[in-house]
Amino acid sequence: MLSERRLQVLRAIVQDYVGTEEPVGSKALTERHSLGVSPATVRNDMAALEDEGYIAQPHTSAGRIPTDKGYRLFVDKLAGVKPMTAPERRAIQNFLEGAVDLDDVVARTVRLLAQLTRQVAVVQYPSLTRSTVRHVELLSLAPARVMLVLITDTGRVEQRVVDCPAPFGDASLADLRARLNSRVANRRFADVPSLVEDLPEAFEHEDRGTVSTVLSTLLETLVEENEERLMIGGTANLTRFGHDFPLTIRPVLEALEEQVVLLKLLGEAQDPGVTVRIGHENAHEGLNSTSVVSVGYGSGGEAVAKLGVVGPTRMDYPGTMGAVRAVARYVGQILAES
Amino acid sequence: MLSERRLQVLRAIVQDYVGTEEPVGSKALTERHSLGVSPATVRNDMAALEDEGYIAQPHTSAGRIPTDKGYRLFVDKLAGVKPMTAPERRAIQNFLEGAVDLDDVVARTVRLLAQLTRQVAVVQYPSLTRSTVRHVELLSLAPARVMLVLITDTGRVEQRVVDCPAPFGDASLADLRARLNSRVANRRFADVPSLVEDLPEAFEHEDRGTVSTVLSTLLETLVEENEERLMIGGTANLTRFGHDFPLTIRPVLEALEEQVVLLKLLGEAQDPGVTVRIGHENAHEGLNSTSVVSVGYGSGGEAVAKLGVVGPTRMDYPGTMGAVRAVARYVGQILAES
DNA sequence: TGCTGGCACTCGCACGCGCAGAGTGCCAGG
DNA sequence: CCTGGCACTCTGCGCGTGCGAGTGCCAGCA
Repeated sequence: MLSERRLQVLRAIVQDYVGTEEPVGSKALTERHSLGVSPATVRNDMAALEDEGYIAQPHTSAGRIPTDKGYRLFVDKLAGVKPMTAPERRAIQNFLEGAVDLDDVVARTVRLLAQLTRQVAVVQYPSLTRSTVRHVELLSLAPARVMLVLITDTGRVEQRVVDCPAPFGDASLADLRARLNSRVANRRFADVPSLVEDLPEAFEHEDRGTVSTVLSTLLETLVEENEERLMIGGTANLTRFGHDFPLTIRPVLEALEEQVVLLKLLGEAQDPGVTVRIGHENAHEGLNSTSVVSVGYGSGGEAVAKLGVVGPTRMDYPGTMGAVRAVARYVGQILAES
Repeated sequence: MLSERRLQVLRAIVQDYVGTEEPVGSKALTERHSLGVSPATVRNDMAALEDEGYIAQPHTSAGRIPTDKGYRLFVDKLAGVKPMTAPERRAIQNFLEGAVDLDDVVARTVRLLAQLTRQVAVVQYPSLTRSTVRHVELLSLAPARVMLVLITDTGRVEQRVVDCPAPFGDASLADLRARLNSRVANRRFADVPSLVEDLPEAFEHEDRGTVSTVLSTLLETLVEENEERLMIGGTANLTRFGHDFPLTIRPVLEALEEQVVLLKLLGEAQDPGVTVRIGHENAHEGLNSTSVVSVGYGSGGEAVAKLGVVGPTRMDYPGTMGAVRAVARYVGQILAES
């Protein structure tokens, strides 16, 4: 177990390194933080911290920088979440309230997060999984071609074209539309399959094939679209990394293009609060020198999607966590209102 | 006017510089291209080309590199468009055919373009302007709340919630839906306003306000959504630039985040064929050291949107133009089929 | 036992130097 | 109008040096 002072030293190292981007030495530490002890003592503490793996030196006889493990301890024990100031909160709210539709909400959220944190922002579209169906619409495009439109309570719209095995009359279509909606409107996605199971039986024999086809397309849409979409922004902030970074930025950009990777990244965070994954804690190799700060957000009490930022492990964790948390909260409010 | 040989020299310089990324000297030129003259002669030609502003030297006594003006001449007069090979064409077609909906088509197109050209790809969603209406759907969400869903022939779906001035019965709604569709289905957007102008008159007095509101929302949607959306990808390819480029990549990433800038960029290209904007020809300052290769694509004979790539001025123009043209062609086909 | 000051040591980094190589411009001759 | 030759000009690179920041260790002190 580390003594109280050593934890203080670690905290000071993290703070200074985040501020200056340079390895921090014992002398500079005692000057900038009133630890009440001499550099020599700090050196001993540093040696101990290094033995434990919390800090490391890039080269012999250079200052120390925190390791992933050091940041982890810092985040878990030494730092809180820095709340947004009142003006910041107001600005967030104002900016988000201007949104006209779901796409716009997500787009604005991304820009906001990127600006607040000066890092790369990632926002997942509200998931269908926990949503409810607001309405299902069926349109006849051709005698044997139907368009299925699904509208969710989060304002998302999905459409699919269905090729029917047999021509399908307008009357049957209206009938199906009515029956379908009376059963699934305001129901959760998860409940839909069992609710429509016996629907084909209500129809004439010749229409049953089509009804089944439409239904299975609907179910597919419900499931398939859990391949969530997401939006990213603020990639220009990557250039604020060190100057070393053509090597660093490359794999990050590549990772950001892989939606699957990002979704997994966000998905891993299961905590109710803000989750932080530091450096090598990220499974994806290209993100080994970045940290991901993410949190769930939702229109009601429940989280329906995640959002977060990706930045260098050397980031302002308290500030970033505060910004992420605040944005998530207000996005949730906006979604609930609409 | 430049002699034939001087044009050859310019072409050789562009080709070599694109290949090696290094300033090219007179000796290397004569070795790699059989121009049939000595280095000394080439030097004279180079001096002339430099006087005319087609090439420049980064420092005294270094090789020459093409200027924007040089690339312009190269693109206009010296190089054709390199067609894709048959296997490449097949690969493009196969890859695009897997798409399930419009979003997917656009997403795949972006990835394809980025991979083929190894540059940043930008694809505009099919525009509403030149599209036709496939169907307008009206859904009653509440007595005085209607959802308007617009489906276009390019597969795009837009929805808006309309707050009505007065409650609106289901019968009236069905009536409006039927009348609306019989008038505007398969009509071009531009024609819609005049086609629905007198529609309120067909309704009872108490419903006219609502009908007008719905109609004006519809017209708004048609216009508003000309703020096109677009998708970009392949930003990781930016790291293939020189090593100099933390300075270069930054403004480019910033520009790419500004959808407005990109839309203007694509919009400027009016030619029926492939358009190339080189370096300073781009109005946006951050893109002064990049070239944009773009082309229109469409589901029918007409272009409904643009796509293109953004890369360093030092790019393989013939190859890039070929890839862009081919992709546009096949995307058009896919859109026409669906 | 733990803190402190002192001291020798280790590196990384910036600087200055010189050299080689590539490329140029110019000139005189074919 | 082309060619070979020649003197000149840069850039980039490798090398040695000195400086400074920072460390580890040790002996002394509370």
